[in-house]
Amino acid sequence: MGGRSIGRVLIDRATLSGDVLPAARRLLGCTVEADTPDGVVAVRLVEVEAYRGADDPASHSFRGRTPRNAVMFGPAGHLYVYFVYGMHFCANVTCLGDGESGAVLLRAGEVVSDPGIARVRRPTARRDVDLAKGPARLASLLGLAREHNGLDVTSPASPVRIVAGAPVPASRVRSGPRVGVAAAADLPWRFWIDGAPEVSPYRPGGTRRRNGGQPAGPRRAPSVRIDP
DNA sequence: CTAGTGATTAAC
DNA sequence: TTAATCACTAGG
Repeated sequence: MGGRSIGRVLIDRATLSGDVLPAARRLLGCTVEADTPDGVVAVRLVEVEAYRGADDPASHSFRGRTPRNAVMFGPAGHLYVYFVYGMHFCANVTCLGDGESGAVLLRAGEVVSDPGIARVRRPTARRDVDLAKGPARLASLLGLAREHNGLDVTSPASPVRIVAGAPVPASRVRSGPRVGVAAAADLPWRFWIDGAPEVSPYRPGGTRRRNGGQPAGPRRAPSVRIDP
């Protein structure tokens, strides 16, 4: 048998077809593997955010289907890649499906493939910890862009795949408000592995000229432990 | 802290 | 048609 795939099981669609919160929780510790022009790059996810169209004003699909968010309305387990701020791409994995839209934003990870290849792909990263720290850096490292929108990450034939990792124990997971999100800033739908150095620092949602001179909110994330 | 960049969207 | 927004990063 193919020796290089021993022990390598891709995440299955059913796991992602349930609600976005357990899906996000399950994606922590899984590995995104991408075929790039420089070789295979693999990143173990340490930070993700859940978005759910139906009742989540911060979701791109909250106001219904558009050409941009169409894949969020399709089956779970596909990439939703969008262009933002005129220069960056961010990548999500779709959830739910069957008429319901949802996705998990891949926010940060640790490189578990050849570091040399990763450094070539992200020459501005000063430390290894910066290689996939932040959603646009992660997408850039993995080479994810417009043409990857809609790819099935559960298929071994796909150029971008997600390898199932051992579930991260609840005692190692924290949650808190999503980064850079003004709407629904109270929802603790961001999940990260406690102590991972690649996790983004907290920035209060709505910092971006949304509060007309109002006093700023708390400067630290009200993060909480996940109980088993 | 700020500049940079362009797609998307709602308002007109 | 126009203008504001935007699930961000790099460099001071």
